[in-house]
Amino acid sequence: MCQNCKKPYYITTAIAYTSGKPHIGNTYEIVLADSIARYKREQGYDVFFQTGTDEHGQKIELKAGEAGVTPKEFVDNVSTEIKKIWDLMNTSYDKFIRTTDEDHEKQVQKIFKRLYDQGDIYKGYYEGLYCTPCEAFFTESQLVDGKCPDCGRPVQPAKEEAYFFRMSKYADRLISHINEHPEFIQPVARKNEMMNNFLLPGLQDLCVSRTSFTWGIPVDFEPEHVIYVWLDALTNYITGIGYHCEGDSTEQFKKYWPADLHLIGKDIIRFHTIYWPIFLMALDLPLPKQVFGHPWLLQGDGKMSKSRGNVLYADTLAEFFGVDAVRYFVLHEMPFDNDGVISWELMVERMNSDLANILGNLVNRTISMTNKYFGGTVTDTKISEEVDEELKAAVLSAVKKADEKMDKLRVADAITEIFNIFRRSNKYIDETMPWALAKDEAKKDRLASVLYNLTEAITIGASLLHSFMPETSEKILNQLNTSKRELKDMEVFGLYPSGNKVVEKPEILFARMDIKEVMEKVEAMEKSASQAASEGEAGSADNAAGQTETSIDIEAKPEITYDDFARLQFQVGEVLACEEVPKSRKLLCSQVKVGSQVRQIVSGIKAHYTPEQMVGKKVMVITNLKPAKLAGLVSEGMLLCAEDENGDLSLMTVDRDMPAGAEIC
RNA sequence: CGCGGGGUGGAGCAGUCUGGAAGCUCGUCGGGCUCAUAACCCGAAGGUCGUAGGUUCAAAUCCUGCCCCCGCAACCA
Repeated sequence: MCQNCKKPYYITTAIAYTSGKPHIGNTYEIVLADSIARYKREQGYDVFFQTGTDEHGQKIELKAGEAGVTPKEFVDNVSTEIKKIWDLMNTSYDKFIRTTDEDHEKQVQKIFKRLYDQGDIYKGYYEGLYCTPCEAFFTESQLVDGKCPDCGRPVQPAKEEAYFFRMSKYADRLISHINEHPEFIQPVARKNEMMNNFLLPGLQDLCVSRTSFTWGIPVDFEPEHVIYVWLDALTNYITGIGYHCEGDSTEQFKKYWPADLHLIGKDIIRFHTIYWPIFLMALDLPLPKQVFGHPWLLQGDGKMSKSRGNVLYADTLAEFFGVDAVRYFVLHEMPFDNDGVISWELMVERMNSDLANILGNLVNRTISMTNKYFGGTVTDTKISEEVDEELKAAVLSAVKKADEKMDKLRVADAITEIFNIFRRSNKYIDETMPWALAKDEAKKDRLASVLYNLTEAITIGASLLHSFMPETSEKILNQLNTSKRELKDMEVFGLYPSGNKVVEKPEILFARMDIKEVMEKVEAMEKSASQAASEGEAGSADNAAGQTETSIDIEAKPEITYDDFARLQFQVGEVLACEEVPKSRKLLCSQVKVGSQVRQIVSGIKAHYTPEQMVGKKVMVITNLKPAKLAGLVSEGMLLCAEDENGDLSLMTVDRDMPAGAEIC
């Protein structure tokens, strides 16, 4: 098909926020998008696949400050790292946009100006109660006793200038669009959520500028204002392909907009199905055809979090299993609309049973037999039997089913269909028993046909696999000495060229792994990582020689002076009474004797201590902490605890008996 | 009554919108085979589909109450 008659297909991922290295969950999105993009190309679409990084905002400004670099230097680093991982994962994006790209920034400013000029954006005020020392606004309901919930000081009514987008103006149009296009929000369950929670109750105007930080795109006609996140981030989908706000957009834009698919995490569906369409309406542009909010990839043993140091990264996993195995895993383990789970154990299981046993071994045994019986030559002697038809039917129907699944974006199911080809092929080997045929010279032609059918089935399966596991697909096809079968040529069985020769020695595609060995390596790796992290810190590391005491490292805080320390007052407190705070999940309320007074202290330790266990304990209390209100109860101080990487707590108590009120210094 | 997700054989999940014989992968047990990466193929055991009611000829699926788990949020001082 000529390039110009191909139908365009524009797919995007969300742009990744450059506050840190992306974990395996972030990586899932780009791999998912990549497999869809690749499949659409197979189907003959002229695909444009865009991804990139979202690089503005206060959080980045702060992180850069902590790291002692400029925000730009910071995001340059992180963006490069993200791109490296996307490349490592062999993703075939056509454009990697950065919100710090000059042309993006320029267009965002123009868009802002235009929306302002046409009255969609107006200047208003953030109104609320302001706590000057905390530099923060609060609503009436957030206040504690009419005072600042953060510091307890009085607040004053105040307002701050900000620009707002008039969302309400377009709400009705959006509601009818969503109703008329049931496929717009995927999965459908999300549609009702958006309707009932946001659209139908009435849309709030959206604040689209900030003055509290500077790392962002300035409003060109009032540079103290920085354009706030969504107007900046979402517009990447149009600026990346050459949208020009005033006048002529590029040919590319005209060709690819509206996007066919925005692939995003389920957490940002709201922004993509409400604010983004409304921005587009205001710009008089057509809306994207579909927004798909994919589920999350969670880690098996609890939540993935950086502070716990148990985050899985794509590059680490790829080192262990290889890129394609990781791609297979994230794609296959994600059901359509439920969160998926990842763990080392599950990875190893999939690796062994699906990749090594079913696929790798099938290729291996087929090639081995071809060499053993026919010196590597595959010949279609067309001696067919009943079972052959079953194999062919299974293969051809899998092709069709996989295609149907892909149309519905059910990538995991499509992969399952492809693997059914390999499963069926293994079964076919048992049914035909080539080794038995080989013993009978008269059945040599039948044997040739059996191996031909296997080779053909694998060729089709491997070709289909290309969108999901590109390298593996190529490796298999190379070993079979053939090239990728086009999707349109998969309606018939038997196109593998008869007389072709496969490689002499099959290469192992996926080696089986031993879960114990893997876990040992993982532990060793984690240990060396934490050692590397603690290097440079004053070390009384191994005091008890040879003891493998487990230890954890936490992020170091800046050095303080003795005077800083001396401002804190710690005392021994005796818990006289303790009860659970009703309706709270985590809180216990203790009456603690400190010297001659009894203080009420509320602590988030319900999960770790029962009230009975608390009573009678002599604990370490910080006593000059400003009182605060928790769940409606005043807390006058804080009980100090040690916390491990699992979030388990242990109260600090005194080693020898000390009277309540004794100073800890 | 904060918001949301979930509870289906030992493990991980599909099926729930659009009621109609409880399915997949792994594991376990038994068998087969020997071309292959101790792999592959066949068979079996194992589930009152969280629980109590309701609607229906028929409920994992629709309705109601309750219990438990997990995110987020609040209250991790």
